[in-house]
Amino acid sequence: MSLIKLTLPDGKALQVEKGSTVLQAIEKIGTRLAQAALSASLDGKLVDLSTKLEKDASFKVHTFATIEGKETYWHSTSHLMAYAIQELFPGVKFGTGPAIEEGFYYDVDCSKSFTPEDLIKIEEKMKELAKQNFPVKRIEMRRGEAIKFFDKRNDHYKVEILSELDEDMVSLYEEGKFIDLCTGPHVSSTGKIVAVKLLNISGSYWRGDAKNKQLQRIYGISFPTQKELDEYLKLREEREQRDHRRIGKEMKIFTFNEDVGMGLPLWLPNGEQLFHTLQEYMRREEEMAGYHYVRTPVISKGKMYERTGHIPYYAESMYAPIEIEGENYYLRPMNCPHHHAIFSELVQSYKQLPYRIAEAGSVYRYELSGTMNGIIRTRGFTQNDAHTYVTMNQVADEVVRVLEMNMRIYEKVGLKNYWFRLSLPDFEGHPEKYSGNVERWEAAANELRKAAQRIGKDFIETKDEAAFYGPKIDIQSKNIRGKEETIATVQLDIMVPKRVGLNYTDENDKPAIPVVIHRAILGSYERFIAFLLEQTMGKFPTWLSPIQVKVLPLSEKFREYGEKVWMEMRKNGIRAELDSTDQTLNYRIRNAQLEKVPYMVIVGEKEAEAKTVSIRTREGKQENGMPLEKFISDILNEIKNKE
RNA sequence: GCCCGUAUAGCGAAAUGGUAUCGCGCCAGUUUCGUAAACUGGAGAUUGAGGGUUCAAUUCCCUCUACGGGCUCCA
Repeated sequence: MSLIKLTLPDGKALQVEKGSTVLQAIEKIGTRLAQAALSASLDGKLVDLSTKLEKDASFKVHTFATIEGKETYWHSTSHLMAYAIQELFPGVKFGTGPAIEEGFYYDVDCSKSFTPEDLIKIEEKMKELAKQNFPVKRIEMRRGEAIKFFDKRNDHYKVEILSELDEDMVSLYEEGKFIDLCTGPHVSSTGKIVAVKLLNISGSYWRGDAKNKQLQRIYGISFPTQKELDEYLKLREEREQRDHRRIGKEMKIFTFNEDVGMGLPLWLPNGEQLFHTLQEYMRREEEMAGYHYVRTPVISKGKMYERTGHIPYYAESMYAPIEIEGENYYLRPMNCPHHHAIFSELVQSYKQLPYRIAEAGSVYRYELSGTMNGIIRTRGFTQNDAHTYVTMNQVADEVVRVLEMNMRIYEKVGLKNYWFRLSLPDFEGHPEKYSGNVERWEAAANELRKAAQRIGKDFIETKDEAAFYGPKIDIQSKNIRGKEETIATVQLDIMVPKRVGLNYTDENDKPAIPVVIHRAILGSYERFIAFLLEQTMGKFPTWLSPIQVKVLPLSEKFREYGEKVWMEMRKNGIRAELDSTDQTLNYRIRNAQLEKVPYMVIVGEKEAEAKTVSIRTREGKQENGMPLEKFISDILNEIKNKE
């Protein structure tokens, strides 16, 4: 067994056996330091003992490159940044400054608005302070003392945090002339922080509440070496390449126009082709699963939304009503009430349940201007919507069917990065957001949990994310900047059916109220296409590609044969285009490649004579001299099977 | 909605208190090509909209609109 020598923040050396457990390490460190859950250094590399404490996993030495070290390192960097800001802008007050998934931020209350130039100044100051290599010291004191301490400094944000804590003892961290309230842990000295980049400034409300003062949030990231920082910045740039707005523009999928208005996308021919193909595909899948497609208007009377209970919750985010003949009409923000009306018209008996109504329904929501994001968040969009009317006993089965459909369809279209989230209410924190009684909500949540467990895929549970009328299972993903977004949702509605008077006759000849499952496999077509663009870089499977084949005659001489090949494919329903422009073959291949066309068909002398085609795929594979009929039947097969 | 920032030809960028440069694309001519950019020439801009300061504004200031990064929100 080899021994590892660690240097603790207080300067003492510690020797542990490689592979020894955390408990053994703690014994050596001593309780006082163990409580502090400190990081240590090994040959100058950062080692974090803290996150291993809880799990009692095998004690392993890891550098910052492993996940365990990051949080501490970034958190310490945020302290260093606060120190630099304090030096440059005396009198500033600090909110909170945690490590986040990528980097850190600190919320700062400062009368001056920070500019990008200020960030550079702060960065420089940070480097200077890091070089001075101040030890980072932990100070423990009674909560009352700490309140007095921060009160004297007019640090009212810290006082506010402290006065809400339950603990008797609290800890402060000191480095140079900077002291902050913090549970730690931290790196042992400021010199550990080497490469820092402050990324951006934004506003953020104190304690995340729009009623409170808005502070300035500065985001940044740091690494133990410049090389790692450079690599990270490069990665960020690469991610920008995947931005759906960028790909959507390059591939001519959608655009926005100032005169049309914010959040109202215009679908270009390629985009409409994609949209339409997806919609047709979904309709086929849903009809196979027993859904009935309907068509309903995008506008209806305000009365409808009063009855459903949406008005008190969402009036502000609905487009203002249009008054006609003394009646207020709203652009619809959702399709549910229309579908409920159809249910009432068609369903009387429990024997008809589950009854499934589907529609590619256009809805309009007056979302806050600052929340718009390409086609991920728009004001007008088309939901891949359906409502299933079931008895409480049928809920779990039906939800399982829906989730299975989700997974199958995502597989087909090539969407891979997603996970399930069971979204529950928070009756303690925000009871006003949810209607109905707790027991009923719990019963509903149990049904959803049962269904999610039956699927066998991991899911997480989150409080305070439910709809006002019931719990739901959301399908979550991340956009290119790492921000979590909801792709799709399966919602259990335990309130509205009763409110709007939905009923059927049960097996005992008694009136009964159905439960409604609101589900949208693709969520909205707009958002879904955005995620597809980001996750596939626009390289859609052939059946989805707006242009499936580009025919490229080698030169003018073979144009005629090229046209024949092209027409033959169009006749067979293949979305083929002919590019016989006066350009070199290389040039036209490059163009087709940039357009992400799955197949290029090259025809020259050999092909024209033998009635064959030469194929180049998007991935660069070549196959020469394939009979035209074979290529057509192969591609049709591929499209049919959606491989 | 709030905080910060951005807006120059179809697209991506450059420059300047004295009306704008480059690349791609577009058009014309030459070239007729075997798997990711042939060559030459040309046209194209009331510098997002409105107002103000100034002899003079694309540049400085204000308002609006749209876009970007966050916060809040997301039925």
